[in-house]
Amino acid sequence: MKEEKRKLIRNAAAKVFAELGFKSATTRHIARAAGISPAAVYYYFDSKEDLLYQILEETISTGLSLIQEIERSQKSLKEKLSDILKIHTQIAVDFNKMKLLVHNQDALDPEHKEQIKEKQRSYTNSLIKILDELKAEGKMIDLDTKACAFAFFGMVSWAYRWYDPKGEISPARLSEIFNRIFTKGIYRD
Amino acid sequence: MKEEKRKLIRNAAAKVFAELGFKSATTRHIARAAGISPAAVYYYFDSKEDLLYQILEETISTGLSLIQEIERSQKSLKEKLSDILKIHTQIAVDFNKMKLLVHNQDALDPEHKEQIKEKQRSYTNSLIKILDELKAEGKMIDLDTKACAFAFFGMVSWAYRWYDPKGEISPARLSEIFNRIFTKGIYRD
Amino acid sequence: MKEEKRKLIRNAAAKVFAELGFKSATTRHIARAAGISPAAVYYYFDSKEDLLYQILEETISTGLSLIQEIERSQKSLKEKLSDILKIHTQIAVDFNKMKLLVHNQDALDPEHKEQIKEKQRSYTNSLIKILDELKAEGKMIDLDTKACAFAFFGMVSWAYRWYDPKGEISPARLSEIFNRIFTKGIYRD
Amino acid sequence: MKEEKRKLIRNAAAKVFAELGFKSATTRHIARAAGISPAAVYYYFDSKEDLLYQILEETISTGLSLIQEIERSQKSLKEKLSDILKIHTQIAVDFNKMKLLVHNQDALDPEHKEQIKEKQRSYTNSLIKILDELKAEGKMIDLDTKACAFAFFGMVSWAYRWYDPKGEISPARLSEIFNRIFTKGIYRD
DNA sequence: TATGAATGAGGGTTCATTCAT
DNA sequence: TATGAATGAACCCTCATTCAT
Repeated sequence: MKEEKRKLIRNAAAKVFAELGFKSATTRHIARAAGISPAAVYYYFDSKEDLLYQILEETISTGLSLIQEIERSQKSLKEKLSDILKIHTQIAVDFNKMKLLVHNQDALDPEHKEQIKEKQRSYTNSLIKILDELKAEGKMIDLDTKACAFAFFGMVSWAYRWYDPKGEISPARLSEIFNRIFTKGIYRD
Repeated sequence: MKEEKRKLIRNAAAKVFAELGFKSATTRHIARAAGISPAAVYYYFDSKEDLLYQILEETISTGLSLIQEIERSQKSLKEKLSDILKIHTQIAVDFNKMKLLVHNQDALDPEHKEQIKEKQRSYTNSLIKILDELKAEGKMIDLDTKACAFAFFGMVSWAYRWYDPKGEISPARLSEIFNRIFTKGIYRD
Repeated sequence: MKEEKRKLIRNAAAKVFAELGFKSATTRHIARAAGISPAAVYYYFDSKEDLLYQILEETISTGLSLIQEIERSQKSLKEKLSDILKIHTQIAVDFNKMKLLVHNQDALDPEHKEQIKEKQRSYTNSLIKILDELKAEGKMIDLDTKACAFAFFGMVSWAYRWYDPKGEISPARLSEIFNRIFTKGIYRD
Repeated sequence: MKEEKRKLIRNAAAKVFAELGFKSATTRHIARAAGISPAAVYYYFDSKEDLLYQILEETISTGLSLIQEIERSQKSLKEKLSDILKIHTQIAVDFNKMKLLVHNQDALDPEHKEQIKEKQRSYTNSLIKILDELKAEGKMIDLDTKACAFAFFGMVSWAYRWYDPKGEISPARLSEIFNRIFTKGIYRD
């Protein structure tokens, strides 16, 4: 009941925040998008910031779970890498959420910001760790693994600025392209 | 005289915008950073938006000139590509400007926004064109060139989010890493 | 049943009003103090103002009864005066109620306010009348009786601002002090 | 210039606060009373609370100076007492300020509140000290001096609730009455 | 008898912008 | 060339109150 309504409002707000930016999005915008009165927003959330935090928290936590599942799997390193690249591309193609995460993190309260950043660190570290292991096994050329990981994240995270999911390139194909460039770019041979 | 002062204010504003975001940066912030009164800003600029526009316009135009110079040169394709990758990394490492361009473009008036986007299109098209030619010459594997170009731009543009110029990786080395991953990633062989 | 619950809510509200002031005390505060939901308040009372009115009305009516009982008694003038002084001090030492009466009367609707004021006038007139009679009998020095009465009320009503019932001075002693100063202050001899 | 305007606003606000109470008085009320826009209030003061603080601070500081001047004088104890009683009555007859001090102190920020209270403590201690000395010299009957002092302050501070300066009793006469009751009430003989 | 859900009205405050000087 | 003074418009948020259940 209440949680459903909360979800509805979070989704409406996510759209509005993504479109207008956290600062420019007013509680009236959000309320209208959710089909409720501005005051009602405060029945479900403590503040505009709280709303943003919950959206971001949900996004990053969901992503993190997916990544950790891969980490825990029994697959080979190369397969794990491939899975991570695929999953991250899938996640990053949810443009609203991605834009929010990229553009509006600074609007959070310090503690909330730190919490989100901490989870993001876990997330990015997962890829770095895989690369470290690949390097240790001699399967990767000699490049800084952190830089490589972020090269990949940048490549993919940037998609919200130019990629049209309804255009010539299908999401699956996009994922393949990134995967290809990156793995060919760092694997030995 | 006046133009010098304008430049001073633009620089101060660029810093403030990058740090706080366009919306959250107040004219007071800008004025204090520039050592003048808020009212004085309006002697040199029409509005806060005008200030942002001029900063963005200058940034993108400078970058565009550099890229076009490379395009016009007599070097080989592979050399041109290498130059573009190098130049773009250099530009993207000016984090303030980069952050501005990435985060605050939406705050522009529609026409201004379109102007900036047009120049950005020219900018990105330069790389796409080079890739098209490389592909035509059979030097590049069969991937969508637009996607590849943006993969590179993303890789580099993302650096402002994680890279510390004073850390272990020197800017030159960073440029090399990106260059390496990307070219190894797309070149045939 | 209903009247008991009403009383419970009135008491809870009286505490909250006294502590926070009528305007700053929210229906949430009151509801929490009474252990019910804010909406339930409206089952028992018409409005927040109605609640305040009923509290004030009860307080002043109770006080008035006590005073009128003294007036109707067969005691001597001096004894009546002494009784009134004692009773009023006793009443005024209920700080919550006193604070409410002093600070929040202006929050009442005009008619309610007038009703309360009318009863307060009756209350204060009781003392003035006694003083008039004492003066007529030549037992009091020549001072305006209204001013004297209010001098006494002020003396006592002010106690909520400084007096600590758990401190060195017992309530009985406090009453004695006020009584002493006042009677010595106005009696002839 | 600016300080004059500030004073003008303080005075307007004092009236509004006294009439409506701090909480109910809106910045729009204050602005209208001062003949400026609501936003202009914030050009001269940090907040509504700041405005209240400055008013209260000015009031109490002025009063304190007057009292301390008396304390430092070379007059006899009885004369000093008489002067203090007179001065305090004069101050307390400025009803707006008095009402503010009595009703709205709790609206202050904790630190501001403490500052005001501290000055009030100094103020009231002046009278207590005089009474202590009178008692030591055997000129006063055996009553707690603190209680006596507050009896007097109450007597006088209460005037704003009933006294009409344009009525039958002149301010000078009122001062005399209070003085008479109190001194006759506590002096030996 | 009681409340969860909802809101209209308003309140304090901020800020880009203006303008007389 | 520069600014102190001023403001209209808007924003986030609160709260007494309502009403269906």
